[in-house]
Amino acid sequence: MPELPEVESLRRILARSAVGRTIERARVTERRLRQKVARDLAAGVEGRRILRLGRRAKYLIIELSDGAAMVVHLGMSGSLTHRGKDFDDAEFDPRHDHVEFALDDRTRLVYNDPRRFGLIRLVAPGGLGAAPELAALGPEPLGASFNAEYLARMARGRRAAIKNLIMDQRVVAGIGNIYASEILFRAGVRPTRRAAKITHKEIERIVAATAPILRAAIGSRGTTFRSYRDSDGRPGRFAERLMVYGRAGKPCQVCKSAIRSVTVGQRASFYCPRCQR
DNA sequence: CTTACATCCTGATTGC
DNA sequence: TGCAATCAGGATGTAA
Repeated sequence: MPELPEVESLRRILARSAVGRTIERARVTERRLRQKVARDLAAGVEGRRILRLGRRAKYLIIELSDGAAMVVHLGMSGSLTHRGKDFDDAEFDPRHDHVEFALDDRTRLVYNDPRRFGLIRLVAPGGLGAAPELAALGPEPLGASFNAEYLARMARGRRAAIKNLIMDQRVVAGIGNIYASEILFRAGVRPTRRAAKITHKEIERIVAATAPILRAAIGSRGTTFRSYRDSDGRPGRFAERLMVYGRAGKPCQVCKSAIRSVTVGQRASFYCPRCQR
């Protein structure tokens, strides 16, 4: 579910409410996530203050006062919600609320993940640089190093579809299934085209389309397609602005042609047959 | 190295 | 309406 814009929205919201707070108590009620939650996670974070929140690709990074950090990934269905002082214990969902951090202002951060594809890992002080989750990630799509020359180099010789290429976290980090479709629509490139056959002009358009879409989505606090909620429990508003994703059969907002859906690399993909070549 | 595919898991939606 | 099949915003390991 959550791609870069959703995680960045989460980071910004929590930066206002959770940074500076001390984790008084933590509890893990379900350790079986994609990667098993360490037994000593709770003990390792209790008493530490949340110093800073960072993001790399789709990972939220919670830096703690002793130099350690938590690396959090929401998988497909995860969420990290900040629950207020008035939060009632009865609202705790024992099925999917897996990890809870009680903060010193009597609020709590709760990690909920029905499908359990996410992960939370405590990284020892100074260990972020060597974190395996982050090691192979490509450049941030909002950064200067994600440019046409770079993407052209990555596309060279690749038989994979261009959509798969831009969803490959080693190529560019943070783009998932929704935004890949949206970026390619804006760039006028069909998702099924082989990466190596994309012209340089088209590569330039793909790169140029990326930041505006991601920034707009962040501005809307992300996309709620089915179930995503931000840390305040509110749906993201970008769903209203999707041009192709999830709109199979509906008219293109630019040319009125019916949006098509195809499977590319086992993922649903959407495009306009007229606007995208 | 690249690509194709199954797999982890539960819930919502679709189709009969 | 009920129930089973299908699909879901992600990432990884394995095999070819």
